[in-house]
Amino acid sequence: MLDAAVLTFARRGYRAASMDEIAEVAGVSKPLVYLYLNSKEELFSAVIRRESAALAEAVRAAVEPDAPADRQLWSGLKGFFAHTAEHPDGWAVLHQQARTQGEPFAVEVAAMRAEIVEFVTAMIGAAAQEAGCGREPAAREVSGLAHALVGAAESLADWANGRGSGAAPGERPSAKDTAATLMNFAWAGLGRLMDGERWSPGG
Amino acid sequence: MLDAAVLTFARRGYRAASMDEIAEVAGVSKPLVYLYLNSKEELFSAVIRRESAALAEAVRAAVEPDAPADRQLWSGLKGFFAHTAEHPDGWAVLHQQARTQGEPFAVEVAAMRAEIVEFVTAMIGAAAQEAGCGREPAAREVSGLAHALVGAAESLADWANGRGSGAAPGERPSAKDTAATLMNFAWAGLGRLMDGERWSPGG
Amino acid sequence: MLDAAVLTFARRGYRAASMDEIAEVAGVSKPLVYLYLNSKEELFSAVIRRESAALAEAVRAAVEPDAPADRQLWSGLKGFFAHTAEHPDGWAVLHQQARTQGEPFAVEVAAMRAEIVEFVTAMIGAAAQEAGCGREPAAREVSGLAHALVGAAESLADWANGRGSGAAPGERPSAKDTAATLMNFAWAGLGRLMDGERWSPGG
Amino acid sequence: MLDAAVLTFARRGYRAASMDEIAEVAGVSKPLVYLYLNSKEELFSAVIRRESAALAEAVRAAVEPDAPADRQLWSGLKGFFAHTAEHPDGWAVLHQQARTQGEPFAVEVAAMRAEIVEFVTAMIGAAAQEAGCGREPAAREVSGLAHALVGAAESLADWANGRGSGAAPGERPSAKDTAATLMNFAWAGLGRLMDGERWSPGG
DNA sequence: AATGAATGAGAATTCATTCAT
DNA sequence: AATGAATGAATTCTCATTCAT
Repeated sequence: MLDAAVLTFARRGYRAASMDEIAEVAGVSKPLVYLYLNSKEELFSAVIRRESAALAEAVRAAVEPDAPADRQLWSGLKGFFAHTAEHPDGWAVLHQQARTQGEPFAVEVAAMRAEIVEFVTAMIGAAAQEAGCGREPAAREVSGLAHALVGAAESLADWANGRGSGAAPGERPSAKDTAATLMNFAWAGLGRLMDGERWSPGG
Repeated sequence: MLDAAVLTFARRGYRAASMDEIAEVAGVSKPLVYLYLNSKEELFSAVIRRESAALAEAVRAAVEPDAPADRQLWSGLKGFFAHTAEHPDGWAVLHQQARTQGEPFAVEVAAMRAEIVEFVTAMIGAAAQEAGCGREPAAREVSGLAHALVGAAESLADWANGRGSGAAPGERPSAKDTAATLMNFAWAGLGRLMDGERWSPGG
Repeated sequence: MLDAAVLTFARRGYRAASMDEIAEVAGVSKPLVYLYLNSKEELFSAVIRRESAALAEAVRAAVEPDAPADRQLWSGLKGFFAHTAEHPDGWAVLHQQARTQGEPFAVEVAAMRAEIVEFVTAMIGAAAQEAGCGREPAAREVSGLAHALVGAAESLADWANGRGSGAAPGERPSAKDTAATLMNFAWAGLGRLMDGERWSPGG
Repeated sequence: MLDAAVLTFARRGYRAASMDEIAEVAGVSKPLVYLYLNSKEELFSAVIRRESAALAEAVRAAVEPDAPADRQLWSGLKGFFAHTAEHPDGWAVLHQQARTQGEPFAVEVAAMRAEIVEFVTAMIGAAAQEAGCGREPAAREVSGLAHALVGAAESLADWANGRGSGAAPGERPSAKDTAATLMNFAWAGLGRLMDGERWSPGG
């Protein structure tokens, strides 16, 4: 029943999805949906919580806990892209619907996102220590980088799912490739930043 | 009249925005809205087109055409962040509403996004040449990088507008700072990539 | 089970009372309610019949059969007010719900009411004879008086139950006081009528 | 449109009356009903206010202001019975529906009823003075009598409208007759009460 | 004798959209 | 050029009622 809701919310959007359609897709009657999940709002919340938890769990399970920081980040990203590729509707609901439907829902995704950002922040921090980099990077700077990295990952997840490119499922990059692209993009740059190199307008 | 629509769509979302409210905000009668823009769908399309064009134009105008690639990218990003910060409602409509309301609209934003991605792709390509880098990078790889960069930019635009951080307008980073953050994050890494350095799982 | 129904109908009204709530209050499952009483309509009917019968019986039992007419009326009224005060929910269902829910139910209460009106009519008639009053009062007139008296009694029953005055249970008049008020109001007037005195517009 | 609502509420009851039916009876579309009266609750309130005001006004207009108390009461009652007979649906809504649908509505009718009770109380008080009766009657006692009289009048109004008797319209007593019945019932008794006579159980 | 699970039919309410003027 | 007045078509949600067990 939640599956039907995920599918429908992903396809139509929160507002445009009607309880009628959700019930029909689920193959049950509308009152039954209301019996188990008491309102559209609660149904959406339940969907968000389930998908959030599933995504967070997938990432957590993918991470190799005792590996060096870069390796941990890499495995986490692989898990992330694998999960979003396997559950495109769930990802669409989280990333495109929940975030844009105002307070009650946005907050719920934000919590999971914060968890992931924190993990990434920790990885970057750990990497800085491992690298014994020249100076301790400012917390605020690390946080900004983590946000940029997570944003890039979210965008690539959409991209890898064919959003925007319209690529047929067969032609889409694997989770591994997508993760590699992002690691290459981000890690090397982070390394340089750690070394104290900065880009400046002057060229 | 389009201004009123932008405001309302941004505040309420496409579905929740009623033609009544749009007309009221515009200070005209509802039939007048229908006279000029024939339906809610067309009105939304018109809004998307206008905001898309404005954003694309802002970026185009900001780019210093004859500068080196990094400088061009930097100026483009500054333009992008400046525009999204100055027109948060327009940006919200493009990034949060249009993309999430299904086929007809998503396609329209995708076009503008493609234009920007193409520009970024060109910049990366040009940088590769300028740097006289070891080997010509694969088109597919460059495209992936461009997408990651654009995704990071979009995410940072929301971030800089207070989305998710809830920062008061006064405390938000300037367009310049945001662009610098992203350039630092991205450019250094790109540079390394150009030099043929790759991150690989082995560590 | 009927008790639960009485309670719920009194609290919520016929339409607003749900079979769910009735079953819950009764502490049984909904299908069981349907097993014994086949529909909401029949359940309500059963409630009306039971409460009607109880009220009629209470009045009947209270009347002192061989006393003079005024004494019989007085004892009947005491019984009436005592019963309505002791069973406010039953009275509310009869007087406020059943009468206002259209044909099938209104008829059922009307039957019991008719019985009471008839008793009152008989009392007035008997009183006329006892008093050996000047002229035999017209049946129609007596009937009108009986209706007025019963109407006043009903109104006072609500009043004595706190309806309209909002008086706390402790401060409410006893059945005896209420009956006395009504007897004083009515009997004296009836007496005069018996004596052939009439009020006339002329003054 | 309010007329249609009065008709439908009287026929079906507040809960059972559907906005669909009201709109159909009114010969307009449902949204139009919502345009003018924003919800079922407000519609019902509007109906109650209109009917309350009409009834109160009818009574007020009928009273002969400078006549002696009994005559004022008599003319008021005639006005009351005439109005309830001419507007049986309005009366049904006030007396049977509004009073039984809980707080928001019951309060609105109660206000009008209080106004009438006050008028009656004043008349009884005035009559007591005019009659120069032995002792000043207690305010509380007068109030009780007024309530009984108003209750009787309400009951007779239903009765005269065929409620309970099922009398065909042609056979129903005129407003004048009904008022006379009540005056005879009440006034004579009041007179005796004023004279200090009391009924007592002893006989 | 009793119920957990399920639904058909309708309820109030809203909204994009159109005339007649 | 502009609008007040009106509506068809949904949408969310509830409830009396029934099976299968």
